Amino acid sequence: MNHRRSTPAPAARQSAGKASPWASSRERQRGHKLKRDAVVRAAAREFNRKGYHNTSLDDIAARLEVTKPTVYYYVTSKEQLLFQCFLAGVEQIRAAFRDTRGQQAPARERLWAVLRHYGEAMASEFGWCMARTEDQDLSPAMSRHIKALKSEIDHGIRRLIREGVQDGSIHPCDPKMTAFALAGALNWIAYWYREDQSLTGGQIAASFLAIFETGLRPRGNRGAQIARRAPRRGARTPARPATRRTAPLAR
Amino acid sequence: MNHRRSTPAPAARQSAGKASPWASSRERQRGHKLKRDAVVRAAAREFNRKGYHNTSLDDIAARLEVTKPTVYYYVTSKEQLLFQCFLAGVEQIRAAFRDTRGQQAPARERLWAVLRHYGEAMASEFGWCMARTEDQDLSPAMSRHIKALKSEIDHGIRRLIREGVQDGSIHPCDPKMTAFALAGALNWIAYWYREDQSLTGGQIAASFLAIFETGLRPRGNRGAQIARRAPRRGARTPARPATRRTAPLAR
DNA sequence: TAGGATACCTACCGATGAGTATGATCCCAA
DNA sequence: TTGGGATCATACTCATCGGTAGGTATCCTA
Repeated sequence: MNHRRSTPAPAARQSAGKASPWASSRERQRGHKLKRDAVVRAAAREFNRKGYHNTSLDDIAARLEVTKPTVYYYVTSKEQLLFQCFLAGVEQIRAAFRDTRGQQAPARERLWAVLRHYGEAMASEFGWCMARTEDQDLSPAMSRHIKALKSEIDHGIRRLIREGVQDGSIHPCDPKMTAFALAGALNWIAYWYREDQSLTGGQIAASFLAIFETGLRPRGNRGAQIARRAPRRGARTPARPATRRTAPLAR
Repeated sequence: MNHRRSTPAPAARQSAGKASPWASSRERQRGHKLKRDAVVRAAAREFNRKGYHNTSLDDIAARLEVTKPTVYYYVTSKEQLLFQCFLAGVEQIRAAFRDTRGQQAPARERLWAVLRHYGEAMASEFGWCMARTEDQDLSPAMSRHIKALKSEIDHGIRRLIREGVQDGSIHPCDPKMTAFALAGALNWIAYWYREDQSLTGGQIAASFLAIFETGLRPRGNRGAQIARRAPRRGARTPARPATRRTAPLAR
């Protein structure tokens, strides 16, 4: 049980050139934050694998080769750990929104850019925590906090949809229902995606968005539009389905 | 704590005319099944409200105004209770598949019919159990069983998509990814739908399917196609969004 | 080199909740 | 009326797990 010195000082001795006073203190802080992040990431991976309730803090600690009190040294509660995982994922999506702000492209393209990052976030190790966290597991205060963040993203999507309908880049539709459908499809990635998958989150998102863009009813006469289904960002068309046995309803 | 005789004999004395031998025995059986179903439904509702892990069997028992051993009299374990809820929901979807078998309509219409029932099932009290059950909560055997059922549904959807592409009623697409997108959007209903909602599950499903059918990229010249978004089965167009504050990421 | 902060451990507590042992009560059939 | 099955309650067991108490080793600063 003595893993004591197996992880002596993970990755801290790099900026050793600056020998100012408090340097070591700052380095210590850096090390602290690094370790804390490692705790959060380990938790996210365990939650992802086994679910929140089936993951004990002993599990997380074991994964890091430390003991439970060590985890508590970096985090105040299991709930807060879940919250941190949630935040880490949501931050990727919020960043995507910030990126598009100020762009001049049609709203549909801006929306697509956001949703591609959205899909990537869902396929990341934090996807589970974002999509599958039950707010019944959380204290009322934290539940409110998370709901607010979710609502912010939701309304960001709806706004882009409305703008798209106005600028003509999106077919007239109900923004709320459309946002639900888009987010639902993308959130579901967190249910079936695992890292050994052959497609990246971005590729999956691009594939989904192509479906949403074209629709399933056959388009008029020019069949060449099928080619449009290929994603933009250099991701090759995922026409070749992965071999893994997954079902939409399955994890 | 003594609710003993508050539910004396729920709903059994109906076929009292037939005084055959074993009649009371059969009636007893009927009563047993009725009570058992009531237990399953109560469990589904509690799981739906608070999640599987936050629902104790004492909660379910209290809801039925009985005690825990009574629940165990009708069910062998909590896991089995969850499984029964899952089955009840899935059965609705399988019935939808059976209904379409033998129909002559284009595959897209058959698919749409199935998915409308799918959406209804997701909005039902069993939606949570179908969509949100983590198979890590289940024993390996039961997990396999559930996965098989999910896979059956998944492949049914994929097959209809393939048929649609072949008969020309569906725009060429990757069946696997399309099935994921469709199922994801519909499964997500179980996350945000509550019974007090102004829309029925069928209406929501119809609204989603309209989006999937038309696509978000503007269609050619005739703008009248917007009217097509209205669902078929007498459900009025859900253009008026419900007032509830829900976010796609939120429950 | 003392003193304090940092980082981590061993060993525990307390609550929760799944599942059960045991027995009481009621109804039906012989 | 008597026995047996069906139904349900009281009162437990037992394992798990979140969280803590209290102590120890290490390193930095003064």
